[in-house]
Amino acid sequence: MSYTLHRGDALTALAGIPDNSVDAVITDPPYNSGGRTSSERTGRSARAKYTSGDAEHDLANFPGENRDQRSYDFWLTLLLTESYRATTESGAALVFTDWRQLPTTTDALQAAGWTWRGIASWHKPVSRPQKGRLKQSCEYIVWGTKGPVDPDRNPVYLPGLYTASQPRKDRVHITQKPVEVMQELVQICPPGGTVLDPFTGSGTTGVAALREGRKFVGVELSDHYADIAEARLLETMQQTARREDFTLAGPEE
Amino acid sequence: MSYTLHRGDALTALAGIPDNSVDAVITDPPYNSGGRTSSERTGRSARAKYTSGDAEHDLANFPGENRDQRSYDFWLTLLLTESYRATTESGAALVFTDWRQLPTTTDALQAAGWTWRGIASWHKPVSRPQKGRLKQSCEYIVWGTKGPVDPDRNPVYLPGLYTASQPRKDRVHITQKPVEVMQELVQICPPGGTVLDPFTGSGTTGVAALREGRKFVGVELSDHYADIAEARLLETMQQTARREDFTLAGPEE
DNA sequence: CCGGTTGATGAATCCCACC
DNA sequence: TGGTGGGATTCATCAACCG
Repeated sequence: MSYTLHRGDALTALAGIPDNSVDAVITDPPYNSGGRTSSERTGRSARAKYTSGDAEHDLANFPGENRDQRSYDFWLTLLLTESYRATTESGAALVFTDWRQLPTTTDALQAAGWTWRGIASWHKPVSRPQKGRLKQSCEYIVWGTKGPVDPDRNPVYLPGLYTASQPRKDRVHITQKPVEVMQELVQICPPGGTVLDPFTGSGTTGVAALREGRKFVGVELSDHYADIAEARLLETMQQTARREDFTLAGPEE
Repeated sequence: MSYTLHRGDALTALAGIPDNSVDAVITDPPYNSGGRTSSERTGRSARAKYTSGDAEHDLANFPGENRDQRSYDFWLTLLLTESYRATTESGAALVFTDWRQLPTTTDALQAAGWTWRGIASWHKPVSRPQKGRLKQSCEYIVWGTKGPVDPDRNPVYLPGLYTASQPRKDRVHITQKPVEVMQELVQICPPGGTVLDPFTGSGTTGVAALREGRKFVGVELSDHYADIAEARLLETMQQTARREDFTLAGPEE
């Protein structure tokens, strides 16, 4: 399997991706959430918004968290429109979101032309309890398809709830997803097909895609994270290549 | 603990409920979902939509599923506005919804004046897998408060994910919720407070409220279900009364 | 290798002091 | 007055550490 990693802005890079060239878009855009006032949301850095006061880890900040609500809607719609163009018929889009942006995300997905098919949940067992409230222990995966679902193209049965903790050690991104969850989600792409992630971050989607025998196309704006993603993708490709050689040659007995 | 059950239309009955007289609104409105076209939604009965073709059970149909989308938005907003009026400061609203109506429900909740606080998930482990798709195994609970949360009024820590199967035997309503889930959710109402459910159905919310030491006010349009709810509520009240007597008197030794 | 203990943490949230 | 930043709060979960 192979990967391509574009460095730069997601919209710009997407424009260069040919029509009907990917089979699934699986991505985790900046949520642009957190903070009650507009200035709190747009002025503070992602790290300031999302890491608790006593956290000792020193993960880098990430860009793209400074839009106001209207502009976020518009931008996400543009992004999903470009992704739609790049996707094959019956291809799927899986977009992570938190509770605040869930309605915006379903709007943007549909405005971009996708047929909204449902919501899956990622349940995080380690989340902060709050007095007098319901805990906010899930993030959500809004998903849709380009046109009809073709059940025979990719006859998989995927769960609607994924339970997994955020990686703790070896974590390199504030909002890093567990690779085991992503390995399940990439199954929505047919084997040998191509997965696109316009917000690659530390590259977990790509690692999962390569491990599961899918090709990967990513885009990352931040040089810091693009370097990390590149290293993780390269390592995964070498590992899977070794495993394939081993399988083809068979173990020595 | 005590209950009141109004028979009739939810909006009409709500108008008769005094201002600031309930501490939490917990309800499961008709989702008006299922069916891709307006005619599919409005033409078929709830029973045809929500039960599989070969289901043997004979659950009665329920009304309130024949609105188009705009009218559903408007109606749900009216309903939540009346509920808001009836609720005390810092009181909470918990509204069940499926994925299709989730954005509508968050819109209506906020339009009615509530402060949207989050989404909790009810996970149904037994749900139908579908080829080429992510399983739709959750329903959602959109929740908010009237004004600020007062953590000291009701110092509970509630989970954000509830896992339970729909009742199978003893099921009397098509969309009946598991009573153990409802018993957790009614904790959002302070002990001794009043829970309002404008769509009582078979009365599960009320049963849970009484069991957990909260008073209950319900509304149900269908006579068939109002009878069932009345019977279940009465039985629960007698059970809890016996338990209280027993506790007060102490067991004979 | 197993079992019990310790300690850190969370795409939070809110209040309050300060500018 | 309005925006900004700092800090207190909270506990189920899980990695790390021991014995």
